[in-house]
This record gives sequence, C-alpha cells and structure tokens, in this order.
Amino acid sequence: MPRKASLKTIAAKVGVSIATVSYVLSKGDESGISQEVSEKIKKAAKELNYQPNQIAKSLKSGKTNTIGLIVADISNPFFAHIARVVEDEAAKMDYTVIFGSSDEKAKKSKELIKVLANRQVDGFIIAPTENSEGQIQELLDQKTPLVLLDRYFPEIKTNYVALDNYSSAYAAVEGLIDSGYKRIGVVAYSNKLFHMQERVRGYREACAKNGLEIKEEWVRTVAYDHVKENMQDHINEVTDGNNAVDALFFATNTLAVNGVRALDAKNIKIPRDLGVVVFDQSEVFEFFYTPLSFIKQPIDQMAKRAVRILIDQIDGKTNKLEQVNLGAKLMVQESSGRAF
Amino acid sequence: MPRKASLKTIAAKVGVSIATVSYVLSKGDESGISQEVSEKIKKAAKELNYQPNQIAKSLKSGKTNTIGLIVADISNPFFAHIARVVEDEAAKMDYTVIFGSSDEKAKKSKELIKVLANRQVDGFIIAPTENSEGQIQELLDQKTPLVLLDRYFPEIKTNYVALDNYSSAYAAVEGLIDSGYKRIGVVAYSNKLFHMQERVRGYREACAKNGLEIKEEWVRTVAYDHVKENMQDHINEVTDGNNAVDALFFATNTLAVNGVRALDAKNIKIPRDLGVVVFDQSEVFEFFYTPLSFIKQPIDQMAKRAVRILIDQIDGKTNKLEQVNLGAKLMVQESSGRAF
DNA sequence: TCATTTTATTTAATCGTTTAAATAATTATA
DNA sequence: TATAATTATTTAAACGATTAAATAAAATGA
Repeated sequence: MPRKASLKTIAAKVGVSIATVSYVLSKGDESGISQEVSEKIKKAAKELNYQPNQIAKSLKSGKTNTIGLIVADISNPFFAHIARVVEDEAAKMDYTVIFGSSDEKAKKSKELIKVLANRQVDGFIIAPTENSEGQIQELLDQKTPLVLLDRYFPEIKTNYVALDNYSSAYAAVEGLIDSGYKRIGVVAYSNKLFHMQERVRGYREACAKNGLEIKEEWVRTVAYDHVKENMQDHINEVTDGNNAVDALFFATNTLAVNGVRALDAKNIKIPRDLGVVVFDQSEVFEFFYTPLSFIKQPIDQMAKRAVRILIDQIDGKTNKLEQVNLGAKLMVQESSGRAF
Repeated sequence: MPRKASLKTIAAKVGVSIATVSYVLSKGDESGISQEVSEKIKKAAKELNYQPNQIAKSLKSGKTNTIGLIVADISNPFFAHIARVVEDEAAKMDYTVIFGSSDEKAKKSKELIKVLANRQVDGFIIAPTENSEGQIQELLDQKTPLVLLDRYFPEIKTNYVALDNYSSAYAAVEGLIDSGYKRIGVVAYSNKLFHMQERVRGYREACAKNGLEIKEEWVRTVAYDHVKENMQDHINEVTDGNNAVDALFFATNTLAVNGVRALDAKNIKIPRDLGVVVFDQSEVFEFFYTPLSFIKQPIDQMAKRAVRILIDQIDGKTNKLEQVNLGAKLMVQESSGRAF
C-alpha cells in the first residue's frame, strides 16, 4: 500500500503549514483560518481523498476508541450474538471492536489481554475464564476500564453484567418438578466459575425445597474440552439401571445439544422417557421433534448494558461500581412437561 | 487509565537515552549495548511492567498487524464460524482482527470500510454485499490488500476464496432428481450477487439437463430483510394447489430454517410430502425430525486460505491474483430421499 | 504616522517508537 | 604516545496528528 495522503501532503500541495491544514479540517468554521485558505485546503483534501489516520490521532490523544471483547468462543451462537450487539452498540458511540476467543483457557485469555492492551484498547468486555481472577485483578489495578459479562467473580470488585443464575436455574428445575418429575439430574461444566456453580446450586435448592432427593451420581460435570467424547457416557450412566433419572437439566446450550444427541443415540424420547430443560437458548431447540424448554437470557440487554457501562467508565463519567444481575425468562415448551 | 510505562520512563529511571532502551528491548543480544546497561534496562522494564505501545509502533512502521473482517452478520453461525477461523489463523501470524457486520447493505459496508481503513488495518477480508463493487474497486485502486470471501464479483479482478456454487447447487438438486422428485422449486435471496445467481443457475441447469420443467412460480426470491415476514407466503404459494412443488432447494441456511418453520406451520412433512435440500450447514438440520440434506461448505479451509492469501499480499510476498474456488460436499440425509 | 488591537498563520513540542547518523568512549595498533 | 579502529551511546528525525504559544500581517484608533 502506498502511503496515503496526510496533513503534510495537503499542506505541501496548498503551500501552508501542517497546523493550518489541521485547524481547517478539524475545527471547521471556528478554525480561525481565512475563508480563502480554508477553501483551498478543503478542495485539496477532497482531491487527495484525505482520510485522517486514526493511529496518529490515537497516539496523540491516548485514546483508540476501541473495545477489546474477549469471549470463550466467538463461533458459539451465544457469544456470536453478544459480539453482534456489542458491535452495534459500540458503533453508535464511534467505537470499534477487536475480539478474541479464550477457549475457556486462562492462558489464552491472559495472552489476549496482553495483545489487546498493547494495542491500547480503551477498555475490555470480558466473559472471564476459570482461574483468570489474577488477570482481571491486574487490569483493575492498572485502572483499565473493564466490564465482565455473563460471568464474574463475586470476590472481585468489578463492574459486571450477568444473570441471576441461581434463581433462573431454580425456576427451571422447579418447572420440571411441577410437571411431576422426581428424579432430576443435571449436566454442567466441571469448572468453578461462579455462574456455573450458581446454576447447579439453583438445581440443588429447587430439589431440596421441594423435598426431592438428589443422588450424587445424577450430578454430572463435563470438561469444556471433552464434551463430545464424554457426553454419551454421562448420559448412559444417568439413564441406565434402576437409579436412572427421569429428567435432566442442562446447564448450557452446548451441553444440551450434545446431550440430546446422546439421548437420541440411546433412543430415549423426550419428554416421554425423560424431561429436559436447558439453560440458554439455541435455534436448535425449536426444531427438535420436541421443542425444548429453556431459559432465555436477555442477551441484547446484557451486551448493550455492558457497552454502556464500559464507555461511561472510559469517558470518566462515573467510577462507581456497576453490578447488574438481570432476570431471565423460562420458556416452557414440550420437553419439560409430560402428561402423567 | 494512567499512562503506562514507556521507553521514556525506563530511560529516565536507568539514566540512559530512549534509543538505548529501544535497542536493548527490541534487538536483544545484537543490540550493541553493553551487558551491564542491558541488564539494568531489562530489570527496569520488568519492574515498570513495560509493555510496548503497539499504536506507536504502528505509526512508525505504517503497519498495524490488524485485519479488517467484514461479513454480513457476525451473529449468523456461518459468519461466526468464519470469524473464529480467521481469528485463529491471524493470531498465528501475530495479527489481530477487527470485525464489522454489513447487514448486506452497501451503505453500511462502505462506512465500515472507511472506519477500518482509517484505523489503518493492513488488509481486508470481505464477504461483499450487493452493489459494493465500487467500494471494492476503490480499495483495489488504492492497492489495499484484499481478499473476498464466500462471494465475489466475476467482473472485478480480485483475490477471492469462494465455492463452486454452481456445481454444488447442481449436485444437490440432481440428488433430489435422482430420488425421484420432479417438481422442484427453489428459495433464494433476491439479490444479484454472483454466488446466489450461481446457486439458482445450478438448480436450473440440473433440472434442464434432467429433462425437468421448471415453472417460474417455483423460483422464489426473498429480500434479506424480509425473510421472516415473507417466507410463509412463499411456502404457501409453492405448496398449494395443483401447481405445487414436490421438493424445495433452499439457497442458504437462514432461508432453510425459516422455510422449514413455515412448512411445519402448514404441517407439511419432510420428506413424506416434500423433499428438501439446503445450501450450507446448520446445527439445526441434524436435530430436525428428518435430518436435512445439505451442502457442506469447507468453511475452515476457506477462511484459512483467505487469511493466508491476505497476509502474503500484505507482506508483499506475492501480488499475483489468487482466485480459489473450493468444492463442497453434499451431505445426504433423510430429507432429500423418499421411498417411492 | 505610529502604537495597539485583531486576525491569520506558523513554529515547535508532544504522543511512543525506530533507526540512520553523529559522537563519545574505549581498545588496539603502530 | 599518537592514531586508527572498534564499541557504546546519544542525537535527531521521522511516522501523522493536535494545540499552546509565538509571530506575522492587517486593521483600527488616536
């Protein structure tokens, strides 16, 4: 790429100083530069197809108008949706988004934070991975504007926008109970992230409060990297023998998609043989022979809110902690209610 | 955010010039700076948690190591998948990705190109919208490294990585014909983009070559922005009366998802009442009561190839035109073959 | 006409980095 | 010991923009 026209190019062409050009082009009518010279400069700028170099501006101003977005995996529809909303909301405020996928690995997350920080993003929106507390704390110590999204660490004082995972899970499982299911299991990720723990806690409490016993073998946890390999075993183990569950709560959409595939392979029919409810949405669910009941997260709201909080922080409009827990909606479809 | 440590900070702390610090930190052992001073500088850098300012580097070098990715909609799984592969491939080469969604609008695309160009991205990967030929040509005229992805304009000499849409569509429709379907319709987007036209052409030719007549009312086109509103009407019109189709070819996954929803609403069963084949993949298809046959695009390959071509161009390793048409695989499931 | 005010434009510094060229310090050579 | 060669370090310019401060030019007033 040949270098593009800069203020210098224009200045040379018109025969004025760079400063004059800068004033005309950035200050408009209040530039204090004569009509005559202004016209010439504007004309030259147009002819040279001048476009301001945002990098130079950023260096001068210390501001890039860029948000760093770190999610687990941009190709996961949940995060892709978030990315889109963040993009739109950011664009409205003249911000641009650089993204990265952490694959739920603290190491990748750390590397991403470093790369994006070096690129001088003005702030971060992060769906943090397990064991990334240190990284997050470090950003806070450096006073980097930051909003956690979807997940957060209760022991760290950060802005976050998340869901009331406990209540949502509770409601979902209670829905199963109300439909008459009595032996309810859960499939969750085997990480210590608060939101995941809360979902499991919601499940446990819903059962407890409704007088249902939980056998520990019904509480299945899967590593993020081994869902495909291990799901069938988990499903087999909770659906075989006389200790089989009669309903399952899947803690994420990916778990559900894989779980349902495994159930299908065993020819277990929903809801005839097994009730199902899922945390989080997927287009898949409505196309399943039995549309799955799920907890619908207000993704648009969450992402918008996160962007706004972040930009307010960047602008220094506020430095008070914003901790938002939104409510989710239980979308009851056929998978969670059987005729008894 | 307080300003971070810079070379200047380190220089001041150690009591040497900025240049010395720069040499030590960027040239390593061959810096030509004495062991003694080097050590002091490295120590200070570590203590100050020095991180190089990529913006300053970029200004100096004229290179940002950033790729601009413009797709129709990052929240569409097809593009989200592309984004992920682009991200990974770019990261391998020390590049970062800024993305934008054009919503198939030339105007938005133009704006995005401007914003990203001002941010000095080193090159673009674009899935171009209808009527964006001018924008693309302009980038080429400015010698901006560029690779079109998924779609391209045959009349413009650009690098591109796409699919042999014609052959793939042809094969898919011929699959329907081989299964005995005789009154085959198509649902496509009503845009003039080459890839879309090629899909329709593949459909037409497959029918023609196999001696099947096509009634023009079976060729349905939908505006990108009105799929949801109009799909039901289209489906009704091609499935009602004695001129009804016995099979449908959906030209994209979004069209298929909406189409199948509309078919469901009319209680038309696949493949009993209607054969279906789809261009492009979706997780949904396998969960439908009848898994849908579809054309599987080699998305990973496409996106990787696009990144590699782009970076080769950026590096000036080559300036020869790279035009890649990959083949797709027809994944036959139950939706396209009925027992006659 | 000369000082003063106002208006228009330029100079120069800055952001953080790189790097060619200049200079200073040290070591080797005669 | 003076000189040349080598090694270590600094100076200064540059990337492209912004902007306070300096200066130049024009207009105003007495």
